[in-house]
Amino acid sequence: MGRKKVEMKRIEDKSTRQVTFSKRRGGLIKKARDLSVLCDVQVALIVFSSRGKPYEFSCGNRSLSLSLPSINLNI
Amino acid sequence: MGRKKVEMKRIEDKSTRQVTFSKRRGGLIKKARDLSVLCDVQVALIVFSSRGKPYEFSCGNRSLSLSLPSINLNI
DNA sequence: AACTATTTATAAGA
DNA sequence: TTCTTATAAATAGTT
Repeated sequence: MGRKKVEMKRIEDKSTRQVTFSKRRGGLIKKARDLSVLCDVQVALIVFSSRGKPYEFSCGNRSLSLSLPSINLNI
Repeated sequence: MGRKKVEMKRIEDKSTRQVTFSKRRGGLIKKARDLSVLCDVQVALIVFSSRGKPYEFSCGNRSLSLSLPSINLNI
């Protein structure tokens, strides 16, 4: 969805990749929340940056715990 | 995105909610994969059905483990 | 960070 | 329930 159709492969240009990461990460989180609200279901989403750190998180309304090598989340 | 703008609240009609759940779940998973591929990052996504069962899962390309009350995934 | 031309997702309908 | 289509929403490239 944009000026051009984008090929589904790694974006090589670092700057472009960073901008796209930021835009799409936000869009993905919004959609996860929308699904959770509209359909009354629980959604867990974690996006890691290229350095492997947990970057974002989103969920629904039930209790859930996630364990990862470097983090531990209780929501 | 559709014939009408949708309000961001629980869809009360069960049938409509089920159809929306199915459509949006697929769309969300596609977008998670797109983000993972385009930006070369890891994404973990779990959608639970209204009965609390883990319904879908998607990830990137690094090792990750998720522990939940009823399931244990290693990818 | 904002804009806007386009692509993509999807709400209704068939 | 699977396919179609009008329209809302996301976003790629631009400013």
